[in-house]
Amino acid sequence: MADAASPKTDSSKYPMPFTRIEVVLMTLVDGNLAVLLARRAQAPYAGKWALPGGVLRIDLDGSLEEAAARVVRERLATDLPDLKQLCAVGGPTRDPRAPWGLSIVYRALSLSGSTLPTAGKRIEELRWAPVESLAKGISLAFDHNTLVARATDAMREDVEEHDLPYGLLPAHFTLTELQQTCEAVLGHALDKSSFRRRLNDRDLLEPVDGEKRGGAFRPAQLYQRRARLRSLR
Amino acid sequence: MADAASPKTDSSKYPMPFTRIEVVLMTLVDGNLAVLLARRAQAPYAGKWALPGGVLRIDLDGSLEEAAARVVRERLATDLPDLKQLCAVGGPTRDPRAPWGLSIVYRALSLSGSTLPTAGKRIEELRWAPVESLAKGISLAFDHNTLVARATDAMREDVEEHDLPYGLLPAHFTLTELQQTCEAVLGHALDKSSFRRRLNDRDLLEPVDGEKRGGAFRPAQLYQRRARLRSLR
DNA sequence: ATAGTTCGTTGCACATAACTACTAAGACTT
DNA sequence: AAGTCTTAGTAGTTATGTGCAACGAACTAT
Repeated sequence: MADAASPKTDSSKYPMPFTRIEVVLMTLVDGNLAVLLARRAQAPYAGKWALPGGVLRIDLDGSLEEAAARVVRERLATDLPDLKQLCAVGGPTRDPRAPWGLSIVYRALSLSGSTLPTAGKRIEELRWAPVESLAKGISLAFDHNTLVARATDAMREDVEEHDLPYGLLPAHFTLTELQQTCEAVLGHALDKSSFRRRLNDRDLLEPVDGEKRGGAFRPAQLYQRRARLRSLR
Repeated sequence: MADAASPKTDSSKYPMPFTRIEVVLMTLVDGNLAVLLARRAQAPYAGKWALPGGVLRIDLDGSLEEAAARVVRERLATDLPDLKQLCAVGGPTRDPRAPWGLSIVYRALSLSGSTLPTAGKRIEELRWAPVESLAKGISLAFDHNTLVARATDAMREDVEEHDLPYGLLPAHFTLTELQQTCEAVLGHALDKSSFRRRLNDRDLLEPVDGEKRGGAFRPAQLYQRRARLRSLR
């Protein structure tokens, strides 16, 4: 801090940016990482696909996380865990509706194979788009292609660092399901024994005792994430 | 996106947050990672130490990065490279001067052992504080203790991922200097041969040919960072 | 029973890292 | 000029982690 010249008029002295929340909601569709897109009804970029988002409401939101949760709820009529802040972007040409646009971007995860979220208020049409199709080809409104790319990268880095995408899975899952999910996120295959060894060594999971599951053939042990001890801070 | 109900009055329809930039400027002081603090002259938190920062000026700043660069320039009378966005934090109780405060936090690096930056406009007093002393003990204004902790963590993660803190070093440096810098950031010793092998394997550096340097005893080869090929995106 | 499929584990070759020890090069002392 | 002090830089050895392949276990279907 350190600005102190002006008494208490600071908040009204300067015009403030038009501040929004954007959400990169990811899931797996047929084993491919996909993001949720919403079709824009109005200008700018009318008719184009874009990330769902909404204006920051300082009268409603107690924090940025709450704002993101509210946007998801209003737009998609769902509650989603695993919200994670990705980045903030801003500039004078970001949004034609205002002289200076600022967006705080969040990433969220949705259970793989879940149905399309209900279109909430002010949503025209929703659609899952594989991130691959966005990387090369389909162009989104604003800089949303870049944001999706950043979200995808962040997601992969997380998985590589054993910050597993539990949000894509039900609370209880088999190791094979977990592995397939990670493979889908990363975009390449993983070795079974190495994968399991890593999980074991790091105590990331704990078995859900007694329970098993299997449509056919040998049933698999179910696991759940172990409460991660981030310990001190 | 997807809000479209209102024509073009969006930017004036909702009150916007009081948006600031905060800077966690880090350097090494006597081999310890330290952050720059500025003493607050006015309320809130008058007399307390806090991170330097400033209001986002939508009339001056072409982007958040530019805003951070401007804040550093104005407050500290220096230009600094290696600006990196850390996170955004916001909420109604963040800043008593406004109903809702939003801060975009940047991390910057300053050459180790450099003198205290000149106090720029509206700065009372500056001081380097070892991050260790902040982790347990000294309490800063706002949530700045948390921000420093996050910056420190991010810094350590970067170094572990071989994203080396070049900003703390001059353009040309010896491998020993680099290693000592990394050790100071991480807070523990590193093995010399492993460290060098890693650097070599990853082609992170290139020797500055001919040049060497040494106050006494055997001179060491100087190196500089090799332009990192982030290639496609 | 037997075949078929998935689960889960083990053994081993290989790569990568940490740890120890060594040689090399210059400065200073005598 | 020789010795030694200190730091630079390199091996070589041991531990650890990963990738690959194979195997027995568990269950279904026929």
